[in-house]
Amino acid sequence: MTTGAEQEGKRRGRRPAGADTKTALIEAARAVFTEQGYEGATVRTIARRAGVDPAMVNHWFGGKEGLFAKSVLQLPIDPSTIVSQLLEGDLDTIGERVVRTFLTVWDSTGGGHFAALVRSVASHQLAVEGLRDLFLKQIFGRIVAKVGVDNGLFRANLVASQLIGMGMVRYVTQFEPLKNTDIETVVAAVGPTIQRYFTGEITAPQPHGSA
Amino acid sequence: MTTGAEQEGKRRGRRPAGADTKTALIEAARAVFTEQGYEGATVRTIARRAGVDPAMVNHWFGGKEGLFAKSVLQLPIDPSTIVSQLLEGDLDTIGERVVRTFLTVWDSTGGGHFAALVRSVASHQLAVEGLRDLFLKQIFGRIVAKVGVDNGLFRANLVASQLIGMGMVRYVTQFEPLKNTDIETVVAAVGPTIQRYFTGEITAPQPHGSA
DNA sequence: CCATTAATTCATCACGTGTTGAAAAGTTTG
DNA sequence: CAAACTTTTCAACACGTGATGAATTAATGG
Repeated sequence: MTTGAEQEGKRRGRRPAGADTKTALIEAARAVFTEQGYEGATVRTIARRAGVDPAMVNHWFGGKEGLFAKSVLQLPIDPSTIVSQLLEGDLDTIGERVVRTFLTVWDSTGGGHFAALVRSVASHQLAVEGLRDLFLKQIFGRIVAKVGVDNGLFRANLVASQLIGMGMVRYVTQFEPLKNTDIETVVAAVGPTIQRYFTGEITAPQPHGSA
Repeated sequence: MTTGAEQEGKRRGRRPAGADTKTALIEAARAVFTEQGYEGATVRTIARRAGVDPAMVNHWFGGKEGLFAKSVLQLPIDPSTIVSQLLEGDLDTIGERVVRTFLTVWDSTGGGHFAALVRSVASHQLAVEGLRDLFLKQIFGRIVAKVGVDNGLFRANLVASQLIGMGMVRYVTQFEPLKNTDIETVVAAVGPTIQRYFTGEITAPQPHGSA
């Protein structure tokens, strides 16, 4: 007890049992990447948080990059499922449903996944394309196509802007009171916006400099 | 071409004339911070881009942090002026005016300032607070206070969410077609959203878990 | 119960970082 | 023109990074 060298947690070799190092590393990585971004997060910090040796990152994931891919870029949703669920209900209430689903999905992990994704956009071009692909092509692009209105891509852009902004404010910058506002309250406030972007009157986009 | 040692651009001592090193560094810094984020950007990269020696960063700005403050955190706007201008017109069209002003201000630097701010949010807690202070307290908070509606802070949050999201999509992830859409077209599409957040009916926020 | 395999730790490597101090060369001042 | 000052380059430092390989210990299988 005097020097602490007798603590058994530091002995060498294989650990007694179970002790799922892989999972512990993924969870610690998600937390640290979320707080620090890709460059700011260090392998040593992640390993310390997970209570294991930094070398385990290489052993299990082949390096920092691999751990990043298996933690942050692993989304908590299946886009196809989400889209077909959203398209089942009435078209007049799709705005509300989209907002409710968006918040439910990202709230389920405490916003960590969303924040991590946005934070990694900073230093990783890979993440930018991931975000674009996820929101535009796989989700809102598909919905707009099914709904069958004009200016589909422009509408998808508008929807993405409001929802990404909502995620920024709720999960990343964490403004009060939106950070802790009940989902249904937000649905009532933002739902009509999304509804209008989907089915309301939207004039066609003009390229720059034709005002 | 063999050794390249004869190029005169590498001579020591004070440069011939003018050669505004400070400005060159600030501009290079803004570009590199925008592309790489705070941690990802290195002093050496910035200096090379500006065509000067890395040591100049310390000489003129006292270090990387100082250069960051003088480039990225130096906003292209004066909040007070903006706010009083926005409050001059009719209250029924404040939504349009806010969107138009937002886009005009950030477009003026090609979106670089906004992207840099968001990118630095990733690794810099300082930038998070800067963003929160700028949008909530200094701009939308003041407007909401002057307008004098209920749930002021909640409304300010909603406005911020839509505009920050617009900036994300237009300047950071650069989705098409929003990236290149004419300002007035965007005003027509998003103006009503902001108008409703300011003066429409918005139910009061409920804390989590009371659905 | 011994040999093999898997999991973990440790010491260390090569490298890139931000920063520093001294030397060199131009500019300004008397 | 010479002294003082300012601007710039260069070499180097101390440090932290991600990664590697050998040593060590537990689990496993015949």
